[in-house]
Amino acid sequence: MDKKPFRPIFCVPYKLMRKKEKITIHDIAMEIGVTASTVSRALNNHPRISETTKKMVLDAAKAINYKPNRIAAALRHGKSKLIGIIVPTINRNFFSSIVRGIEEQANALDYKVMISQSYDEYEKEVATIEALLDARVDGIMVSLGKNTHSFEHFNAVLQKGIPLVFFDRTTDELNVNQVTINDYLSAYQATHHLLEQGYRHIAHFTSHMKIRIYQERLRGYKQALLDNGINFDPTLVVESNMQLDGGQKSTRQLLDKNQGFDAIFSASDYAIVGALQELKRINVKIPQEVGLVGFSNEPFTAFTEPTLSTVDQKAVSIGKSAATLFFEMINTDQKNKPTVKKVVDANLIIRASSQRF
Amino acid sequence: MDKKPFRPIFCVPYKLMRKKEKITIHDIAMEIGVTASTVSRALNNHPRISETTKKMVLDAAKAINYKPNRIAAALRHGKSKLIGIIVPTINRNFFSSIVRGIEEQANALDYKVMISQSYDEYEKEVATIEALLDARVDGIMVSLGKNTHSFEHFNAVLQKGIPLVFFDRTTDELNVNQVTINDYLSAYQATHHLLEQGYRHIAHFTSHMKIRIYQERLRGYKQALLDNGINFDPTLVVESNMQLDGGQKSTRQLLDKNQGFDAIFSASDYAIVGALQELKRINVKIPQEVGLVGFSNEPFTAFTEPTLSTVDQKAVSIGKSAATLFFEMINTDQKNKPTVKKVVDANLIIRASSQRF
DNA sequence: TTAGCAAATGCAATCGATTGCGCTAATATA
DNA sequence: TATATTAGCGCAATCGATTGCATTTGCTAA
Repeated sequence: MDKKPFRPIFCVPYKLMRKKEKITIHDIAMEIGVTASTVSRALNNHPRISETTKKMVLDAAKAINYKPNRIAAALRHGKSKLIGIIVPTINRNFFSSIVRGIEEQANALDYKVMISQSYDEYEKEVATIEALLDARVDGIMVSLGKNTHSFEHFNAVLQKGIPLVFFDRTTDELNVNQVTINDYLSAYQATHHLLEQGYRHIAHFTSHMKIRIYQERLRGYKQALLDNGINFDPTLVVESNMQLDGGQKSTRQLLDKNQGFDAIFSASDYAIVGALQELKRINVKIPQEVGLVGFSNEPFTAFTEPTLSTVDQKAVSIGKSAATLFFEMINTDQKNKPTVKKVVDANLIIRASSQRF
Repeated sequence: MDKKPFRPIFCVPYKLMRKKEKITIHDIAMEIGVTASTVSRALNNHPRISETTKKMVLDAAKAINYKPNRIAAALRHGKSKLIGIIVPTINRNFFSSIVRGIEEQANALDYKVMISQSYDEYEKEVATIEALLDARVDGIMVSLGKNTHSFEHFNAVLQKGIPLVFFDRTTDELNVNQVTINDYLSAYQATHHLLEQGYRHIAHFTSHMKIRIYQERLRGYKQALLDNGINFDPTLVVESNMQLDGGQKSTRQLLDKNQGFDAIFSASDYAIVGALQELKRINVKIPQEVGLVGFSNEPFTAFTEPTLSTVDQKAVSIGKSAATLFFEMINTDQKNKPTVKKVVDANLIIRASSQRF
């Protein structure tokens, strides 16, 4: 018969005894001869546990490589320490930078982040809200999709008392805490800049008027015209999907209608690139004949020929503000609190596409 | 004394009795007069529960708006139904498309996805792995960061038997299932294309040789030269960070060294844009004097002047393949299974920057 | 010496879902 | 008719951490 391997009788270090089963507070408890309650309290730095015991627990925990099971904790006190983020698409410098800002704050507070994309589809947004609720997130941060014109799906969130924060793409139809940039001011400055450069017939590319940012950008554009004694011409405002092809279409539309225009201020960088392409195609000189300003400071705006003026939205700031606001909600009773609307200032970045002088 | 509020004795519909506390299987059980066990089994379609009961349970669940608590379930069977994804940065069309591919498959199987960015920082990657383990994800999918030259942090994952899949940016130092594109072939085709267009002194922009994709792209480039009777010239290979500035620097480097070159095949779109800018700055004609081909088909490559040839990596395919591979691992015993390495073919997209004829 | 008190820890229930085992009643087989 | 079998469901333990309340121990004050 096989000889059994030598097995010492005396106490074997715990670490060596176990194979690789999961290690719980009970193991720590057994190790140092207390109960799981004490271990739990020690790990949570409960005042009624002696310093001696705490040290023993901490040492033992480290020794046997204990990792808390946050699922068990989540079940117990009903908090998952997860927060859900919904953005139209993460494939945008602006949004991914916001997410980064949020992530950093969240991780510092021991929260994990679940990122979801709505792809600007209403149905996907609804489904995602449901999925996040399903995953029992402790709170949700959203930038609305372009096609979201109904907001009932947020009622479930509100009713459950789950903290909800909107950032950038928000709505006034819902009374929700939010962080946005000063779209009005940025648009005003962009338009004002074009006027300063001597452009007089400035077109504006915009999107769905249901979305606050587009309303605001239009408002800033109009006000800048007004303040400079220029008549607002509604035929110079073109609505599109704000993608590359949308910008191309809008430009052709302006050209076809023989609308005299010498500049375009677009509420999106993608659309302004579309405009740039169309105009170059027919040999319009940028910025001599037509000036262009976009919005978002997407990286590619520095790659085009000529480089594009745009508005930098300070995404990381927005992310941080939104996260700060969010964690205030998490940590304090939200009843009877007024809705908070933070506004972050943006930066106009002047590049070649709008500089005649 | 206060009069107690009127409380009817007769049966009140459950829905109206409760306020808004959480609804559990016990509530369903009480509603239809069975135990929680039965409800649980009914909901999970257990064969030993009669169809009648199942229907009653399902109806009651719907009626009182029951939502399963996946945290409790997770605790019970030790599976969180969460999968972690780590990418260098989500702010890239390629990666966000991959993520989309993964997400779609995951959601279909009732898994949630946690996306994290390593920002190409080794420390952040290590921390993220730990965070995901901490969150008790059921599996992890990773595209390695550029600065990751040590892989011990994956051992914890492997040892716990948690499914791990690498995609795109992988390594051979670890025996892990992976999905990549055919970098070798793509590079070969790109170089071959440049040769066909009559370019003879083709430079190559690359990055850390520790990363498999860069090795492979270099290999493809070399082989194409060889097969066409061109001598490989190591001084034409420049290593950089593969960002815009890296591409600029590499280009200046080639120019300064007075290296005669008439084309560049870059392993990154960002770097090729940098090259484009530098060359245009000194009035080099593209593609007449120098031909350019990038890699990744980032959207902006279609926006530049001239538009850039590049390699489309079919990100969604990669995402889907990776997810498929991953869920095979989740669902089957991985012991004694050989390592799987899937390779997806890519597409060379020929645009203006490399077309002389 | 003893009630009184505080500090330190243990006991046991709890969070919600799952599941092995056991029980009952009905149907089948001998 | 008596025993097997099976369908259908309940009981109670379990996952790991937390926490209100009870208990123990040591010490102080009366």
